[in-house]
Amino acid sequence: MSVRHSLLAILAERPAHGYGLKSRFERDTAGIWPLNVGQVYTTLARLERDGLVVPRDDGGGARQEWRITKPGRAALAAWYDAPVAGDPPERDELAIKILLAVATRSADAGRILQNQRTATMRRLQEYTRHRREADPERELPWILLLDAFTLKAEAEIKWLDRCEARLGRRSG
Amino acid sequence: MSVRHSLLAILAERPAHGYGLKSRFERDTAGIWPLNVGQVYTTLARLERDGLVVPRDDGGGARQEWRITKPGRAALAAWYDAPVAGDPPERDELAIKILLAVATRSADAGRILQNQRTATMRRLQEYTRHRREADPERELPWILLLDAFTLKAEAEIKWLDRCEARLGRRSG
DNA sequence: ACAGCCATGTAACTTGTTACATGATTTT
DNA sequence: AAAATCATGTAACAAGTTACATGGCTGT
Repeated sequence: MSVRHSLLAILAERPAHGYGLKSRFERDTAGIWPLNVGQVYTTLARLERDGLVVPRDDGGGARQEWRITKPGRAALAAWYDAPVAGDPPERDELAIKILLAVATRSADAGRILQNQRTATMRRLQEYTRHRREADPERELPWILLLDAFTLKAEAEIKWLDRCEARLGRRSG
Repeated sequence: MSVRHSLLAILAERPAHGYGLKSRFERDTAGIWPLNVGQVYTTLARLERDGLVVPRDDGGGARQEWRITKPGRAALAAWYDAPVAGDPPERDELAIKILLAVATRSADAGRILQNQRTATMRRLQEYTRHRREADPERELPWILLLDAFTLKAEAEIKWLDRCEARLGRRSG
């Protein structure tokens, strides 16, 4: 539900038209998550259906401006207030993969762990390189994202190591 | 796409019927991700449509058994082979929330960071408690999941701290 | 008898996503 | 004049999810 609420957040600052929402979202998230324009329009239609935004017809011009409504602001506030994730934690594809490989013996868990570690360490290096090249003054969003990705990747590698230890202990 | 591939993984071990797939998935993932039975049947229909599984009619009985096909095994192998995530990293709702709060000034970022930290630390304590109560011999999947959740939560808290530092430095 | 689990399936729906058609405006 | 970007929208679909209808089988 990130896209919905992201559009609301941008519209909370000031009214905008569809394409502007796309560019604004991408700018604010340092361009890391490209947002298909088509999706902006479908999402806006759904937000309008739910009464969270309204179009402002400017004499039938092609550019349609959208405003957030009171219920829209309430929905946005609720989103900001509610902590992310929790109970049950969202599905973790990597965990599912490993657990099923072990449980069903339909793949070699050790090999999956190794592949994943290689890929994740490579990503980690890229993040480090990007951070070196980033300007802390003007690219704060980008740096915050790199922080997030790096910490996640590090946690993932720790988990892969721990899996190997626990699984090895079992079979060895 | 975790559900699709999970069903394939289970069917790769031996044929099964819909309800059995549900129970098996939940058992193998320590019951943490409840799987609605209805979803198993809709997913099986889609897998059949794509030629990855075939039903085995046992003389018209109610219990329908499903087998994995050659292409099904290939799809499963491809899933196991491909490392998870990467490029671009999947959307991170927490990161989006913080970044948009900062960029659009539609919410107090400091408050969000604090809320989130409180919630995540609470979860962390629960994980620790669960791990104390878990039996390493018989509950390996559960323990691996707790490891994953714990490491993720710790990474999240580190990120929240780092955000506060970087944002504070800017405005202070 | 009846509660609870085993079992199958359909309908309706959500969010996210892409591909396509169409044209205006701006920059080179 | 051509290319790039701005701009709007529709159609179709994927994957996930829930609610509902239906019934058999098992243990108390």
